[in-house]
Amino acid sequence: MMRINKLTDYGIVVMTRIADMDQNRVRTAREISEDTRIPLPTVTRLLKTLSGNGLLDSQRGSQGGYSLSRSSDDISVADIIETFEGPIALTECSTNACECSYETKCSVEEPWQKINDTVKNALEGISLNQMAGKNQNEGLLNLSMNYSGGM
Amino acid sequence: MMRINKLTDYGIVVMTRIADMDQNRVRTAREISEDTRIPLPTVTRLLKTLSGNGLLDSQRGSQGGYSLSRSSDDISVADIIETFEGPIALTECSTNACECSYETKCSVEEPWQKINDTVKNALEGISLNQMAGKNQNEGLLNLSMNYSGGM
DNA sequence: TTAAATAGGACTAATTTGGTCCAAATTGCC
DNA sequence: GGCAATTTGGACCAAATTAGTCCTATTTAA
Repeated sequence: MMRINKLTDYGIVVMTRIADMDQNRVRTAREISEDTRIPLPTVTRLLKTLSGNGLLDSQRGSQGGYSLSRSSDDISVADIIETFEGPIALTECSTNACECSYETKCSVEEPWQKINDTVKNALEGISLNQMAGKNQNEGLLNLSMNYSGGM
Repeated sequence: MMRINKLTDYGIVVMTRIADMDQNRVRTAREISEDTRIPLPTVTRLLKTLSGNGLLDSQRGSQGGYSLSRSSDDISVADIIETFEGPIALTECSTNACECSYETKCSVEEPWQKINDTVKNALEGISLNQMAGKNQNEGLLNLSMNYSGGM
């Protein structure tokens, strides 16, 4: 149903969770697993991917953990999706590597690129901060959540 | 990679092809298969789905075939996608049937619905006619998708 | 030195998707 | 009436993708 992958969805949940937490300490995979109820092995994999792609900073060893690599204002939903799924491309035609074999398919290539840009812009326009529900600024996403900051 | 399904992609190709053809006669699955080079069994399945969902009219029997059920101006890319993939919903949270099991997941539910609406609007704003390349050019896909609340 | 973390990658199970095929129903035409 | 050309509906299997788990190595603080 034109869904993003489940792991991507989890990834957004995890990032949102980290953004909501106290920024002055790192968080371990275990903590995040317990918070989100996502199984630990899965969470560790998510975190590895996120840090490998530069969205999270990691610190190894005892007292180590993960933290946002930059402000939650500067991380978009598109950033997270692309971390898990690669460049946003609804069809192969949307990518540079389009190898249309059907004449008629090629005729729809340009519209697809426009469509794709539109979707991409939409996703780039939403920051992690907005997802997390802090600073519900500029009436962008009017979240009526009873989120008590630290939890 | 957040792709629409291949069959959906084909479906758009097929619809585009039908829109491009002479509207005064119906087209058989065989013709469309030959035009698009998509294998006949697959094309028949696509056409069945499209007519079953009301995007194509069908006529059985000898001299039968398929034709657009309404003007190509009145058929959107979203219509076609939804025919194959159901309601546009990037995550389960975007649907009514959201059964979030994770507390934190629920916190991102509303943003997701906004995101989803944005994507949906983008796809609804593009008609089959535009895809088909008739009346091409001129501000064709001029979607200003500044996601800034309201909607 | 040890315990607590992340890093990297291999592996399997589960699910979804793509593609094909068959039998039935409908329709036009001779 | 019978035949040929179509769509209709559904079942089926193979292929591809995704989800989830596990093992081992590396790093680091105390």
